[in-house]
Amino acid sequence: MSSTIKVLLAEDQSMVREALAALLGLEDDIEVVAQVARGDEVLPTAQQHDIDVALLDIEMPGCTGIEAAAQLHKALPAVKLVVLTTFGRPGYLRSAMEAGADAFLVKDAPAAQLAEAVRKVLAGERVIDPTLAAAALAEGANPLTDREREVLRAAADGSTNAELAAALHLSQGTVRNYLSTAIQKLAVRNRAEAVRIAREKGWL
Amino acid sequence: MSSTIKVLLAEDQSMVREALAALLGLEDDIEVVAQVARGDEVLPTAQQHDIDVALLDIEMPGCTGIEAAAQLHKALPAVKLVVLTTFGRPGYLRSAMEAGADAFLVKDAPAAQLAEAVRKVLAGERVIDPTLAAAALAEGANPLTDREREVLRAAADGSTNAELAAALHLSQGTVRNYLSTAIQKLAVRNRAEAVRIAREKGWL
DNA sequence: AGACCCGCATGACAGATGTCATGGGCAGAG
DNA sequence: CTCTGCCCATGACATCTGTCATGCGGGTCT
Repeated sequence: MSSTIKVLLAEDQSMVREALAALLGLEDDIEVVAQVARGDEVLPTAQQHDIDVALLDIEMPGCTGIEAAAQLHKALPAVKLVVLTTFGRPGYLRSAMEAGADAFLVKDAPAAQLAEAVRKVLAGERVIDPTLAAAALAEGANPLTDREREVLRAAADGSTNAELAAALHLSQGTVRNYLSTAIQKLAVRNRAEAVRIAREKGWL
Repeated sequence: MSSTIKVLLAEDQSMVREALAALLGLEDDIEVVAQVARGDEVLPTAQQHDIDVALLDIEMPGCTGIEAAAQLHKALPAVKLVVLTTFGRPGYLRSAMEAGADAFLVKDAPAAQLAEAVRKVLAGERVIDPTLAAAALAEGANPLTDREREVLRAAADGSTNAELAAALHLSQGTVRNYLSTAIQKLAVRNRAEAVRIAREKGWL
């Protein structure tokens, strides 16, 4: 708490990452002491930098920002976690909170909220968009089982049942059964819609 | 060329937009004189600001940065156009060039290239990632006809043939024929894959 | 132990989807 | 003017997909 707040910034797109660093650099009390472009570099980098706050994008190669948040929360519980994302998907918010995040920001919020969120989490506050929180609560938890999610995720690229069966070591009939139950749970008509809806909700 | 380069910045996500503005603000010779969050605000805003360069994100509500580029190119041909995008899709590059863009940057390029590109286009140079340019040339032009693209785009959300036929005022058989030819042109097995491939190439 | 949910499977059926042959109308290129 | 390509349509066919009934084994909760 002495002089400046030390921040680790994780975001895969260099231009965005460095731009966010420039933005935070304008604040006198905040200093970006490390930057990474991959989810799986977050924990190792955090361990050798003595940081106060980690700013994590969700969509990253290696592992997602949410998984990185969970790792940090376990290994370095003192570090505050701010999750940043392009998509305001309620399921993401829920997962982020379960992973121990202290703040959840969407990238189309005003830039001023970023520095503000960093200061607030360090003061022990939680920062969550109330509209998104309401949406997350309203739609309930992910209704899909692990297998259903797995099959749906594999089906997302347009694979045929036979390919899915081979890839997942299941019978074709089983693949169709899982997809069928997923389709019913999501109240849609076919796998393509199921994929779309599951994505929108952050359940995929 | 006098004192500073005047830039219009178009990008829908506030946080990213303001961060990019902060980044450009660090350069002594560049000044962001206007910011917009929608494609259809680009031209009107540009007309009342006397700008040198427009920095356009592709994915925006209202209209795409490529459409905005085409409008600017026609109405204010002196303004240099830098197109910025998350996705390095060859088809995007091709469309951007056809719309009169002077530079094409992907967001995972180093941040330093942004200011550099702004200066270069003003000096009359073109800035294009050579790898991407090669890819764009290698894969040729979009093989899909207008109708095929239209049907494929409409099918992307998981709509059924009947819904597509109704929405596009076509018969179901015609919808299936278009999808079938699109599927063959893209050398894939079903509409879902066709959608994915067309998206990846920037042909959708 | 019994009830219950999940994972996995099969078989049968209806409906959706992809392919193919075919043909008419219309525009632009040679 | 003919040729070609695109747009639109139909009908028939094979295959893929989604639904449903049913069953088995394993785990968990009471």
